[in-house]
Amino acid sequence: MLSTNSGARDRIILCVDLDYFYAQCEEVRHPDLKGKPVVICVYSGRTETSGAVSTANYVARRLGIKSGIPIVSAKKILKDKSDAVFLPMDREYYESVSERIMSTVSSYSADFEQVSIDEAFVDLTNGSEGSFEKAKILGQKLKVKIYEGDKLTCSVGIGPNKLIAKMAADFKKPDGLTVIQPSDIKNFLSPMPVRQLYGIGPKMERQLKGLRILTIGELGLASELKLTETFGKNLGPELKRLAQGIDESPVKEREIEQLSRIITLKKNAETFDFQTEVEPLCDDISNRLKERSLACKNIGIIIITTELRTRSRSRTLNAPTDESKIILEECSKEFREFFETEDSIKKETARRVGVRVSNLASRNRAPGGASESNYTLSDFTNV
DNA sequence: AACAAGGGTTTAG
DNA sequence: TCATCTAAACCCTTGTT
Repeated sequence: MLSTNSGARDRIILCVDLDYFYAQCEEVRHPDLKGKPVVICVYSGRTETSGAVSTANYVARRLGIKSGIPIVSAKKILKDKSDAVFLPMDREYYESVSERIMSTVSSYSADFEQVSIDEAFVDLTNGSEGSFEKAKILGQKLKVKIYEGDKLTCSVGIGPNKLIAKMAADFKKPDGLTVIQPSDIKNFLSPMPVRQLYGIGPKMERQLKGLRILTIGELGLASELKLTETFGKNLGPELKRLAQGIDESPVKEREIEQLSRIITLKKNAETFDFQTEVEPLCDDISNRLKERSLACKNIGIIIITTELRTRSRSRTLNAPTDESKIILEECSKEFREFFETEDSIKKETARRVGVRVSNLASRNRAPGGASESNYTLSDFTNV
């Protein structure tokens, strides 16, 4: 066998990542925001300023505003900046902007995968005739088109797979374009700290530090046995492959697998009014299911406790449903069971409560992943 | 041994 | 009171076939 990559041919993948997306959307519709620190907030409604920062523009980031920090902390950091602007997140608007841009991006290849509201992959293998030079020109054209259409800048990465394309896009931001060819992978990845590898967060970084693995290069050379012991039989070997720049995952639209809504309660509670708190969540989920012609077979609840621990309960139904009333009934039972006092056991108090549905099914498609039976019309009608 | 269901953790944006 | 919201992947345990 002379060929080393029998079957799998070399690919050219492009990743596009819209820069500081929510904040940039606001700059576009309110141009006088440009140059000022702009902070996009998710207000929880507990107090006037309670909540967290969703994202911030680069003016604010340079001053130390990071996503996830409390709004109060951001206000403190920016207290001397009289021009700082705090805006509530307007998801509907950002979604409408995203929709237009994503339709432009998807026109670059039939193989398109949107991974979030502001990020997508396209497979340019055919469109570029296998040439990274041509792929780069396509990337430049895409950036121009997005800017002309919506006045938004983005960062583009091009590489032989999704992992490298994504990390290339992250390499120069904002408004960047980075091309990493197969021969560049080792020099690109090796010196980076492990934390920079997509999929490694603070917890894994800490564990790797314990194994004396600090750089992606070191991770790529690490003992597979050790990695398996530490991270499990799937994740261990996968980490090593990713560190070597190996990623065969295809660019492919994926079916949605779960829907959820969660809210912060005005006050911590051991019990609360389902009608006022949970019904709107169920209605919303029901509407989203109906929009997509989906029904769920599993209904669950999510509780974030006062100590910020996550709890969940879920149950599988006999028949799928998309009805708000049934979702509400089911999760109300689960909430009651969860909060029932069992003498010796300390009751937990909730800070946030939510509803999640999964095991989604449509009349047309088989349920995602599972080799389960397809659902029939009667499953939907006689609920 | 293989698989489903339920619950927890980690990551990303 | 500092601590949002949505979605996916993986891990482990338990129970069934």
